[in-house]
Amino acid sequence: MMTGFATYSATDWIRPALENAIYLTGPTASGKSRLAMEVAQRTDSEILSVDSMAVYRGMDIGTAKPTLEARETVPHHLIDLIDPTEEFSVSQFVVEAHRKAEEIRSRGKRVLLVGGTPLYLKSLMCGMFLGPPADWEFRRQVEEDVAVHGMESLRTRLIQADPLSAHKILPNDIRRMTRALEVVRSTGIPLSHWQTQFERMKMPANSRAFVLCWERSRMHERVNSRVEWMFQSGLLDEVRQLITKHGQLGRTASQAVGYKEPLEYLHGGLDYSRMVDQVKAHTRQFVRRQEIWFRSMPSLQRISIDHESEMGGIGERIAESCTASN
RNA sequence: AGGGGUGUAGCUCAAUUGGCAGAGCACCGGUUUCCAAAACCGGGGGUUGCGGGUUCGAUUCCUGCCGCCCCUG
Repeated sequence: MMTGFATYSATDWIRPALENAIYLTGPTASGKSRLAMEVAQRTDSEILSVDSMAVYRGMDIGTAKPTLEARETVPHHLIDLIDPTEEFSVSQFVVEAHRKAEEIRSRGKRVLLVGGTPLYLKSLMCGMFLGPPADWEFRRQVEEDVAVHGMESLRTRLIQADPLSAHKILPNDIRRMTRALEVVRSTGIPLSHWQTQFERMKMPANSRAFVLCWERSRMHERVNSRVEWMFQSGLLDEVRQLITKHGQLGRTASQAVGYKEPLEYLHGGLDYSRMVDQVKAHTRQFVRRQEIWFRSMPSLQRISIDHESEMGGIGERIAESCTASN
């Protein structure tokens, strides 16, 4: 058949779980970053950021990046990797994370993963199928095709190419259907054949994983006041500067909460208070989805918090349980 | 104080000549393996301001009270 496919192998595409690490996650505004500083210092670790938006340079306030001071005290990695005009993806992240983890270990330090992008986190904890890179031209064609012939034709196409994926993916989920087609098309092997990592969720070897849990209503309060704070700290100016410097932001960066709304406001599509409300609502919704992910990941050890004042004790406990286990 | 208007889901508002009270947003649950802060799927919500009256039946009509808005003094 098509011999070109032989050049691809599972080892190129499948990344195993990232082992020998401390994972610390929690929803947006749960206090991860601050806690991470303490844990890092107590465990002699360097921090690997697990954040899909902190990779963009110049997007500082809206992503609540760690302060320069914090970054001088403890090395942080996978922050400010690229310009907001560039594309980024899970697979790039996973590849980079493994590389950085090696570097950190070669310095005799431990790896502390900190961040709230659940897909990235899970991809590290479970390992993932990278597969062939995005083919944007192909995706555009599929989109056009759907606009003309409708979702049904896409679905029919997928049922023929990869019936298992067609069964698994929800009928209107054009993105995943497109991706599934993209993979069979360029590899000759259905995506459903490759993707097996997420099913056997277990703790990576020699690792600990923690998730910060607040009551939902407290999270809403924390989010609302964080968003207020971001605008007071000059978020709008930051967005203006990004526009001045880059013109238009890239596909991924421009959809970040705290950026897409100000962009719309600056283009005159929203009034100010409505924009602020939307940033708050979108952040709250993100928090909800993060928590849904965390619930589905049983290897995360839940740490319930009721008051900010408990943070110190929690950092100490996490650090202790990490040094004890090694 | 007098005149007019208004009160329905957390919010903004619908509801035919009186006939099972809806929509958007918010909120909640879920899916998630190269856009993931994205995308997709699903869900629950109401003593219709309060009390009386008419009616088989009242968010709708009548009436008293309360709250808010506008106008006039």
